[in-house]
Amino acid sequence: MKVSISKENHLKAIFHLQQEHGLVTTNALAATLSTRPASVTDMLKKLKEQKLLIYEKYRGFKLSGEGRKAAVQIIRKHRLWEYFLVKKLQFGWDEVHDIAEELEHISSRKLIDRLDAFLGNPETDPHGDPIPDSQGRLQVRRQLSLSEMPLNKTAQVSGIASQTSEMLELLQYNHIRLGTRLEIRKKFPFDNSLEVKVRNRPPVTLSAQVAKNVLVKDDESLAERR
Amino acid sequence: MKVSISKENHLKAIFHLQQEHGLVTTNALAATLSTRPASVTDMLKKLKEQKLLIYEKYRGFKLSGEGRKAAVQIIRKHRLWEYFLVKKLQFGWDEVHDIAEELEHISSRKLIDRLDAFLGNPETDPHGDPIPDSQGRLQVRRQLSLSEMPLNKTAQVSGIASQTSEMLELLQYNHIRLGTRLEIRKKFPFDNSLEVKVRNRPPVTLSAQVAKNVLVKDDESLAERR
DNA sequence: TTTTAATTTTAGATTTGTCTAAATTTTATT
DNA sequence: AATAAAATTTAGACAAATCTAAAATTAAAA
Repeated sequence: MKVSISKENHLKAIFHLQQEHGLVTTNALAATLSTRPASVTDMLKKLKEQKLLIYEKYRGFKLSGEGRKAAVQIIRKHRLWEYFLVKKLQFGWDEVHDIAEELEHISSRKLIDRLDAFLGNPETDPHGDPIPDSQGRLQVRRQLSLSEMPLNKTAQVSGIASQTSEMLELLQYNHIRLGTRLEIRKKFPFDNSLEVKVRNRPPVTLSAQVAKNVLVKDDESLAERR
Repeated sequence: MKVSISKENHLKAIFHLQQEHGLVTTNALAATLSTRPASVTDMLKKLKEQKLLIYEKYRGFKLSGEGRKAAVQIIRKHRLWEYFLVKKLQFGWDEVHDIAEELEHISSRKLIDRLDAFLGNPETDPHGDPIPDSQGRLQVRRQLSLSEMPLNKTAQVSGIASQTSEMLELLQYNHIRLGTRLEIRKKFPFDNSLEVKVRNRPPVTLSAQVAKNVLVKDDESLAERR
């Protein structure tokens, strides 16, 4: 039996939700996939049949080893294509997600390994997310969200957790991108918004919602890397 | 209504058959798509509904202006991706067809125009077929098949009509590739096979079936081009 | 611990693309 | 021109992926 595009999308979404929340629910999955819980259930049964998922009805589910492997391969493809689009075709980092969403379903293994080599085996995609290697090994990144950062410490943007293009556009507008170094100047407990300062620019205010999705490495952990 | 991958494949196949034979039949289309005549009929009705096809049942069909435009765009994508695979990812010209068959269905217009620029707006793909430009203009090529060539004249391989990988492998084996200059030494009327000579190699015999599918430009028409 | 609420699953329908077998239309042959 | 053959289309079925509405199960609240 084949792994269709829809199945691949389900596997990938389950993987991401597992990373974020540990356990995944039918409803959450339906929400991220913009589909209905009933449809998710249907798909879960198919994935179980293919041994990509460990699933008992009403009790919950998680990826099997096989399923995880498949999901990581899709993520590898997605991130390599994003890198290609930004670095070779001059796309902005905020416009590549949807295209990569299509490209990630091209099946040739050889293609993706050649692409990887062509790009010089990059370690992270343009949003700062680590790219799994050809064996499926995936770096975990030690980073925290901007909202967890202490005051008056500089940090460097190393990733964006949620990648809606609306959100990426907002960041673009405020000159915040991957690698941008910034400092938290003020926190407003009322709405958890915060004021950040980027070098050579007037300070800007970010909502809690945005701050939660901007991932940074503080300068110590960066230093330690080299 | 959307143009699905299957519809795109039908449009493309109709276009190619139209080029080759002028008119297209339900059976021929079914054969090239490895599907059944009944399935083709079903699809023809859908394409007609979308005004991509001019079709009256039992009487025949051909692409509409819109349909032609759509088909050419798919061919543009296919050939640009083939070029990318060969020139940037070091694939052999005989192994890119199937991958391009998948890539040609990626929808982003911007992607393909950027890719075109990145590749330096190439004029032909690795098999020598012309690449339509971003306006959908498609060069027609003045070339004849090897079997139509006169004896003792040199010519240069400018295209391969049928691109099964079996056929491409055979050519590869005989050191015949795009741009190869060769000369017809003998024709055997018995089976229409012929013996050709490539520089610095012993002569080889090609079946009529192969010769028919190797397209060449004779050296005059090549000269005339510059 | 009942009762209520939320979550998840089933049952049955729909759409798209495909199939086989039978019917229809066109083309070729005698 | 009548009949046989070939090509094409219809009718009806099926698999995949989705949906809505209703039923089943689990979790939460009174």
